[in-house]
Amino acid sequence: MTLFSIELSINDKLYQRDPQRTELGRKILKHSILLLDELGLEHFNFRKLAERIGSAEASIYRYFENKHLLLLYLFNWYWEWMRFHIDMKAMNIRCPKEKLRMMISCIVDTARRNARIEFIDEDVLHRIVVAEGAKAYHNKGVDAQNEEGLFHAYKSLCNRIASVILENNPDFPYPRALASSLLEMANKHIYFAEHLPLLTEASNEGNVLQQVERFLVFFAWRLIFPHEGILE
Amino acid sequence: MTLFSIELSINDKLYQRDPQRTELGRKILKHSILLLDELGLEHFNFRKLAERIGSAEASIYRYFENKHLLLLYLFNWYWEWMRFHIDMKAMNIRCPKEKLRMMISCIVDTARRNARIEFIDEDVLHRIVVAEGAKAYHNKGVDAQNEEGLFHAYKSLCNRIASVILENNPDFPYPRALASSLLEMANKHIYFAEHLPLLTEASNEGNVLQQVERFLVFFAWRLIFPHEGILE
DNA sequence: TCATACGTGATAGCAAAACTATCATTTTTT
DNA sequence: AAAAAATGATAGTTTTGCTATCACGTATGA
Repeated sequence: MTLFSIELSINDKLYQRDPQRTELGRKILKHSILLLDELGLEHFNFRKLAERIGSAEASIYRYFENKHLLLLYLFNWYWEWMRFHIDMKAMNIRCPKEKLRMMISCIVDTARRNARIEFIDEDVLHRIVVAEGAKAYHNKGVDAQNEEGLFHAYKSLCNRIASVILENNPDFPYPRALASSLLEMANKHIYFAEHLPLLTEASNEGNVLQQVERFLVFFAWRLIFPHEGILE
Repeated sequence: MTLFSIELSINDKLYQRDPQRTELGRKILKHSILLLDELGLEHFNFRKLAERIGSAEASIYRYFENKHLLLLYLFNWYWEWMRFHIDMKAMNIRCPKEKLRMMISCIVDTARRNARIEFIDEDVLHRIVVAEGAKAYHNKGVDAQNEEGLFHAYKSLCNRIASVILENNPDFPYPRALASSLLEMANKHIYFAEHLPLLTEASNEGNVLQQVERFLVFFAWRLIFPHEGILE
């Protein structure tokens, strides 16, 4: 078992000082994930984080302007990581249908199957994306942030998925909308299964991720291949 | 043109004092909607609201425990309003397919076609639901709030939609998941069209609502009637 | 009609959150 | 070894979220 480290390239407008390059920076990433998971975004703050890692509030502000940008940094990391993954796997797959199925599997849970990065706990990050993901862009600053390219990774991921949809059916009229919907629905239904189970058929008993994956494949297949039966 | 007033019944755990019953209460509802739309949830607070309506911060706390519960109150109002609507219209429709189409039209924009309530600006409320809707349940308090029935209106709306889906195709395996997805996607894509247009085909030029509606009908039809062509 | 309760507005205040500034010390770079 | 950069410690500011108190007016109902 070899540890290897990857440095994903993240838009440098997200941080003041690159957190991947220093000890303290990596500590901030690692423990912000754990603490966000524990407290939720609204109760999480830099004071508590500083205390947790035995540093000072001001030191954390030297890395991130505020907690929203830190959150956005983590999401960007997640999106880049998913894309990296999808691209890796796509290299060994020729069949477009199989490629699409693989992508859906990655969308539902990139974390599930993979290499560990020393300072990022992927499982926990996945929980945060599921729980708080929508807050990335639901605020008054979206347009300015989008302008600065802070959603580039997400859009580019979405685009990748859309192009595989078109590979499968060049006449499909809503490839980007379907791609973003798959990304969003995956998280919604994982969240619903746990907290508002009446809103989905994926049940909390049994393997939620597997059920959500099955359900997304069903959706995607019916939409993209309208004249075929569902093949499981 | 007659004004008429409707009092929707809202779960009484949402408020301390019923805002629909007093002058000040209705002012709070009216101006919280306007101010939320202006500032967004994170910059909105009771101090600013009190100032806006020429009242005192403490007076507003007598109606709502905090801004999150006020937001939930408004969402509940919206959900009840949409259901009221759907039920009204459904009475005159026998054909299940037509009923489904009507529902999608209501989902995309209940506000568009309707009666005005004196103290609720429905258009603006719709914008708030689109922009902040996901925050209703994305927080650490969901489970407790759900326990208290604060999402009953949403679940019940979802259920109504699911039952019409089943009327159209009794074998459809994911009626509730599709229903919640339609509700969520409607808002997502309206929001995307305005702020992150690469994530959807609905374009900001032209009538966004109409495009989103078309797109949801396309989705729903392909999923529910897999062996038919799309009839527009 | 008088007493009482109630809703409101005004003011005050507190604890926490969201930053910013300063400076001495340590670490890294050259 | 000197210069530059990063950290930790402390302190301070403004805003938010929320509670307490009190005086005033109005509706209630005995």
